[in-house]
Amino acid sequence: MSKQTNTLQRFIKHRAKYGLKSSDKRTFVVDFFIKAGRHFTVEELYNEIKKQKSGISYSTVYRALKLLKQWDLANESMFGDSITRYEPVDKSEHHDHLVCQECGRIIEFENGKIEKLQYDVAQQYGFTVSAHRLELYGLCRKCKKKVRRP
Amino acid sequence: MSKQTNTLQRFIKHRAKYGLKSSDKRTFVVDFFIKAGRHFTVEELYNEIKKQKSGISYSTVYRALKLLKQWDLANESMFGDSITRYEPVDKSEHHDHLVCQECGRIIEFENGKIEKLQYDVAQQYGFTVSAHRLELYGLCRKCKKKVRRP
DNA sequence: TCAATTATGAAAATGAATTTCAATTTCATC
DNA sequence: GATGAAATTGAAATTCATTTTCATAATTGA
Repeated sequence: MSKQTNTLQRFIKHRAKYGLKSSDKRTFVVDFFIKAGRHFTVEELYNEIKKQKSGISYSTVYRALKLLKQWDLANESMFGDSITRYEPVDKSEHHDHLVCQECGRIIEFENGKIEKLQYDVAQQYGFTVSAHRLELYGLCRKCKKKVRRP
Repeated sequence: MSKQTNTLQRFIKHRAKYGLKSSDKRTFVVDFFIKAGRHFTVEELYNEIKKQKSGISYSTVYRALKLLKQWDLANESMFGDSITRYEPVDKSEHHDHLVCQECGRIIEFENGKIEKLQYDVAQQYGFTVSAHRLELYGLCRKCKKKVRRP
């Protein structure tokens, strides 16, 4: 079973648990988001979906993401532009981000050594870490080339 | 010369360079902020200042911070609650944050090993890093105790 | 089918950040 | 010290993303 399928099934389980109903529209949004498996702002997701299916409102997209977030099936992140981005959890079990300040591309990575050091630092300060955020901002390979030869 | 004094003098230099005028109110805000040497939201700074001096509006505080930011004399950060916080740069030449999710306390740290690893990761992806953000969220020592014995 | 409850869309409300604008203050020049 | 151009200020208005409201539609269990 793919991670996507698993996430989708967890969504369905949660929906049942809380006595929510199944609607075509919400199902489409959740499905699309999970299958896309990448970052979206609410607006981006809304626009992408609009291309494929008409009659789904911003509210519906917004509320679907909110549910996903509530149920830990989507993660929220903000990359300094005060717009919230969401990504399905199956894609984000643990990773940090490289953010290109030129084209907006987001690359995900994870690094065990960094994590270990983070844990060590927290301990030094008597801190118990339950989450972290690491983002590296700069230029991706492509944009670096562009900037060099304008 | 203390770091604070240096920052203040740089503010005055910038102010002259751009032909801005010196006002008691803005001076008070900038002075207070730099001397405090810690994180503030605009509202927090506004409230703190109100205690010491009346007749300074939110706008004035906001605009003072904006200038400081423009001139790289203050850094902006957002710790996941979608409220922007500012800190004087002299306090932030390079550090990351431990954020207590219980009491909101913010502890600063820096760790050269983590930085080096960040640089390595970026290189792997052909990325040139110009800035980064690392935040560890969790419970500080005090709050951990409280949570244990409620 | 009926009744109860959730889902939906459009519009309104919210909240932080930012801008507007008339009134005030600063400061270089007279 | 007076003048005037330019910056500063405060209060209110605006912006923009996010969130809620409410009337209507769709879903589901009995």
